[in-house]
Amino acid sequence: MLYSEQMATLSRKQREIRDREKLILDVARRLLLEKGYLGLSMDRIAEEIEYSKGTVYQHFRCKEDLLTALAIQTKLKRIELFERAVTFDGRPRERMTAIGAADEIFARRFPDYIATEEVLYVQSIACKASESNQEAMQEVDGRCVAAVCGTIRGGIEAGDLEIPPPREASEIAFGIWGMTFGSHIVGKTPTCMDQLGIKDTFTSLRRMQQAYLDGWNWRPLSHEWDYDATRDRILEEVFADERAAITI
Amino acid sequence: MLYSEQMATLSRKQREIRDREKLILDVARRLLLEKGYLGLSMDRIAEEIEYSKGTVYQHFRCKEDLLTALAIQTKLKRIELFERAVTFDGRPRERMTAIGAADEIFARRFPDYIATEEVLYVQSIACKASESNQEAMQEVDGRCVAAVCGTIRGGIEAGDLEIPPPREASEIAFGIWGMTFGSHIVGKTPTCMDQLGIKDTFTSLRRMQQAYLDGWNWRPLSHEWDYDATRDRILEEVFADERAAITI
DNA sequence: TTATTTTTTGACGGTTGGTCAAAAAGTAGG
DNA sequence: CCTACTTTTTGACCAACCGTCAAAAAATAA
Repeated sequence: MLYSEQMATLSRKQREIRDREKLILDVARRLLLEKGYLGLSMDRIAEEIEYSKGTVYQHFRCKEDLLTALAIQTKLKRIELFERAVTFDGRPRERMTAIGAADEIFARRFPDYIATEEVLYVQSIACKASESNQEAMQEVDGRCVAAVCGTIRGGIEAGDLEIPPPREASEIAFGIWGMTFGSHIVGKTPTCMDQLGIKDTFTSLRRMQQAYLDGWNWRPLSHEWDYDATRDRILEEVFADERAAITI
Repeated sequence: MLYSEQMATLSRKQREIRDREKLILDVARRLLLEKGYLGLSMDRIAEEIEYSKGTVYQHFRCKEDLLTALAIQTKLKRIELFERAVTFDGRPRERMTAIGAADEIFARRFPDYIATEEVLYVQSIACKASESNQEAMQEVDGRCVAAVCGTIRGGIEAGDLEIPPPREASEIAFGIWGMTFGSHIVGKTPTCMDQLGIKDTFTSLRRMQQAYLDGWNWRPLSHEWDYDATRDRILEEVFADERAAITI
């Protein structure tokens, strides 16, 4: 047998394995979205992909590892949108608005994000994952943070924003991040929303993000600039293909 | 047997049951904090309280019901602090700061709050609880929201804050709530904090809350007023007994 | 002491996550 | 085509879990 043929055989097998891994993740994501964390079982996954349980465990060392892989997969989508957002041609605070739009598109397009991501935040699940997945998780988190912090530093360098020490760019990022993350969770809780009487979570979130940046005196302030128009431009220039996801 | 004696007997029994319920909740809370959601099992609770599992199930119809009861118990503590906070004698925004201080005391004194509360937010757990517990949950949530919204409306009435329609007081509350809740969760995730380089979550949260309220132009703005001094006064006048919890 | 009601029990059924010896499939050489 | 070897796949198996419920134990009443 020729070397090239051997390679072809090997890579076909590898391709099979890779395809199966994707299949497992797809099925797992669907089950997680449909039946929640408790409804997601390794047995059911095995059944649905028509392989035995042992084979599933050859791909992921435990359930938490699988969930982490799921979260990484999703987060890569988020990063893709974020990194597109920061290419927007405009003032730093407009780019910040673009990141906000990216997050909104992301949250609307991938409602399962909440399901995968929040489980990972909440319980000590991530720490059970394989080392490689833990590192991958850290890496994608880092790229996310970098996009946000980079934009904030851009604002400082442009002279649009001052942060008196000991405050730092990361502190503003922490605020935006917590606020956004928290809103997505609280916004999915009917009890709270009933109590508050909020109808459109996303619109509220957008306003509170602007208020927050105004609070840090990041210019131009929201009353000095038409950020709704900026948003339209963002959707047109950067996220034209995703526009359908965001308009209700 | 006299009626009064019968009553005494009944009430002793009832007292026993009530005490046992408290014992179950105490053990459950400890287990949840020590071993996480996955480490909390009904068998282990039964073992620790030295009753059989059936008896535990006589108090709580299922695990989720128990978790909900736990969350309610904790939330009552939160409300107690919140309702004390709003008695602070000062301007509305100072009272808002008092609520922030109450939340900080709460988060520091009851780290298990995150464990109980977040599990309830995340999964569809609350809906499995008994009707009475669901109602109780709604009620305590309502009181929490009322304290915050009431203070915001106080600010509006005092002329310190304007909210142009269609914005409402509840929208500001949603922001503060999401921001605070999100920060507590993200702040407990080492990965994120490493990436961001935040050391003191609580201090950062305090600053971001002030920035947020500044963003809504709630007067006096943080640069017009010494809210650190206000905080000292709050800790002295309202939370003297809890002061130890908040000073590191 | 006996009859009746209430409370407590733990064995049991069904379902998880995870393991591992054995079976099946694939590969190589003659 | 057959045989020896390697890799992959399998599903019976284990321990742990939630929740049930007939039967045992305790409390109460007569």
